Amino acid sequence: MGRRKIKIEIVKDPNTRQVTFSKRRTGLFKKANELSILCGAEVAIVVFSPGNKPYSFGHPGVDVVAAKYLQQDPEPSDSQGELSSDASNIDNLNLELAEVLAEIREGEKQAEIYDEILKQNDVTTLSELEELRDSCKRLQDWVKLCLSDIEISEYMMLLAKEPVVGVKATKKNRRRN
Amino acid sequence: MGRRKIKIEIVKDPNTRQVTFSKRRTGLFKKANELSILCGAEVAIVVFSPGNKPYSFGHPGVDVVAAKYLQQDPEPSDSQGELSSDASNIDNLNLELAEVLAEIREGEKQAEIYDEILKQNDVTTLSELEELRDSCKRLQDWVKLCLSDIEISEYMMLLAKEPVVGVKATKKNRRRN
DNA sequence: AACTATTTATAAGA
DNA sequence: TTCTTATAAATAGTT
Repeated sequence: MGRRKIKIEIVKDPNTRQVTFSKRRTGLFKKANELSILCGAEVAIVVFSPGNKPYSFGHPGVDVVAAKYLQQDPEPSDSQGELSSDASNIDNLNLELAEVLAEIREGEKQAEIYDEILKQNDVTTLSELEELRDSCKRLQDWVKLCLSDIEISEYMMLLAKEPVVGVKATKKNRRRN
Repeated sequence: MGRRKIKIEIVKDPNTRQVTFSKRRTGLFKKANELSILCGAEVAIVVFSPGNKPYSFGHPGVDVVAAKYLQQDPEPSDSQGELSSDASNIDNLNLELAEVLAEIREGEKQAEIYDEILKQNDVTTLSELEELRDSCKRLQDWVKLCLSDIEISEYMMLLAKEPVVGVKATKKNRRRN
């Protein structure tokens, strides 16, 4: 998809590789977002860049989907790749991971209980509220996607410090003032 | 990318939706595979179909990447958030609603900020974004209305204590006491 | 499951 | 680095 066709193999030049990674990660997340909306599917993606920086996308949330996944048959069918190298350390890691995710799943159960309680209080507004929450989430997902090339972390810090006012320090040098 | 352009919204016809899911899931995994090869990146994807079937892709493996992800700082940079889901009484109910409200306000902030940025650059998508911002505002208003009969003062106090920005603060310490 | 007409992603280039 | 553009790739509707 570009000026030339490329072979799918490691991009040798580190600089080009980084650029390729950024572009394609953005594309991947965008596709994931579309899939989740179009089909109402739950999606979670975790990526580590060449420089080993973590990026993630998830709807309704990475850990939610991950927990649900591990919750099922621990022997899923069509997983790709999976190099089984030195497993001793990895095994421990996975054990720990499973425990954490189990906890998360507990949280989900409680959420269901909570929903039950809410239902007894006010049936009318519940669905609307859920709808609203979902809409808001979608909006946020979308905005985040749009902002993905703006160094989200920096941006969040900005927000945390300055209530909306300190916007200017983003990527496009908004000259003007 | 097809005979016609489609809006990114839930595909109503279940049959079509399933077809779309299959095609796009395949595409997504293909992209993920290329990313991992081209850039030597580690990637993990988990997807649940409309029919709730799990699919996964991972290089070098879903659980390997997931474990590595969870191992890091439990506050990763650009993860798409999730709402707290820890509640069993009215107090927690109020907390949860406060968070929803806060998230909405957050989303609105982000929309405005992005709007600012967009106005200086891309006119094409501007109307789209304004549409989103408006809907977000409407959502916010609506929530306020709905909440008015549920002890608004409590929210205000809660919101006043929590600077709105630290919305997801509660997510991490769920359970475990 | 194939087939295209089109839209979308993106590799190079500026 | 950010923006543009020629081209490859994905896919929506069809058969």
